[in-house]
Amino acid sequence: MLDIKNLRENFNDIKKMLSRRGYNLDQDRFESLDEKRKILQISVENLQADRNKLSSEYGKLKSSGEDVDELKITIDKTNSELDEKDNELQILLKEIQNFLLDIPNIPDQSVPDGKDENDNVVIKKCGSITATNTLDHLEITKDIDTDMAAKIAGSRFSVLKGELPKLQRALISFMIDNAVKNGYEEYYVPFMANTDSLIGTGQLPKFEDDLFKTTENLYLIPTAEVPLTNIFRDEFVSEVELPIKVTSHTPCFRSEAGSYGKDTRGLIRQHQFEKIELVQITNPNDSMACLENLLSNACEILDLLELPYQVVELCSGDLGFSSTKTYDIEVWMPSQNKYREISSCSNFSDFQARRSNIKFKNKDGNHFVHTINGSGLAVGRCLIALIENNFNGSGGINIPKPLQPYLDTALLSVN
RNA sequence: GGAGAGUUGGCUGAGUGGUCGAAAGCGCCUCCCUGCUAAGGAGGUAACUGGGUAACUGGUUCGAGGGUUCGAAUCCCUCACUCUCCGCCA
Repeated sequence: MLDIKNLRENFNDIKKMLSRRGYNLDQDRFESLDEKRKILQISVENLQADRNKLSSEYGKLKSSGEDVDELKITIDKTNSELDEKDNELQILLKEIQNFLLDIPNIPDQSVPDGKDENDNVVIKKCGSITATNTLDHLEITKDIDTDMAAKIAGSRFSVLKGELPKLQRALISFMIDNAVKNGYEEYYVPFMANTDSLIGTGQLPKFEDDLFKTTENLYLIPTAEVPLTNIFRDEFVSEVELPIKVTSHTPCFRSEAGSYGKDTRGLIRQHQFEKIELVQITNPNDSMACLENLLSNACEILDLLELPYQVVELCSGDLGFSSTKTYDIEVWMPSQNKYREISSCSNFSDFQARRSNIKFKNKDGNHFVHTINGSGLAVGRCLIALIENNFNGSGGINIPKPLQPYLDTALLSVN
């Protein structure tokens, strides 16, 4: 959510910056809403002040035994006028709130101009593509069983069998251990979240269709970003402790409502997948440096696993709703002969902090923190990348050195 | 699932119809004293928000939402959450 004061004062600048990401900020609507608000609010608050004064007068008269009938008539008149105006104001405020909740974050100045993913900029390529294999993960191993999953739950799920559940656990432990080594505190968190939490991180109200909702009015989390960030909702954090770094491994649940027919084969796009999330709560002064730090923490995993990848900076038109700057990390998928997203690292500036009310105090006053997060990494996609890049051509997956202690082997057999 | 107790500022905690945005303590900030340290003294310190160039000044908020009342932290109703006991359970 943007700062309404900032919006009043710098409307044209903000409108221009938002147009970079293809968002049209409706000036007439905002100005007419805000103008009406100002007039109504002044009259409501004046009436409230009147009522407060009259009521205390009433109390004094009453306690000294004087006649209050005449005053009562004035009070009743004031109150009924107040009721009417206040109702109007509440409706108007709700409209303004909805208007604000709908506005995406402002792209950082450093973000390159562009319309869609074709204008994203590759800023780094790491590792060398050595795989000669062109089989995809379902062809390499029958241990990823989508038929079995379909019987249990339907499409876009999978069952892992054989050595693969263990390989997945190894990846999870490896990633968490690495995050902890880099100063992140590990949390185990709820896999469901309430409405306030999801508004806080920006999934609601706009993207409800992407979420699974339970009958208890809870949502399955689409990412651990939601619980991890909401740990701090409505809290003052201590300035000296910034940046606060937290991590968690969770399953993630996404309805994938908008992607029918897309990536239907294999593990790429599932309703449920495992992910390690990295979150930093930072001082606004150094949030960009923290983003670089978090990005390097995520890249380190792929470096250690010796998987080839590239880092892409998203252009203004491809930025997510809440983000001011985003790097995607894309890992090489031999079967698709291209790089596929395995992590998205974003600086949300004060956008989420404002929605979730996360602040710190210092002698200049109270300030919203900046929030940064990214996957470190998406485990399912990492599993595929490992299988496809490290397939030895005859039922074996070569296990990179740092992962070997978790599996007690350098070569994992698959069926 | 049943019974009871609770939810107040950054934190602990008092407050049962107007003088309460709220005692006290802790924390924090400024200053003083002590040559350092420890301790002590004085003052300040809730959040959000409107109007105003400003000085300043108004409003809202005591878990959430309704209600009673001229007036609600305080009384009533509904809901959420926390704690205790019972039941059930991995």
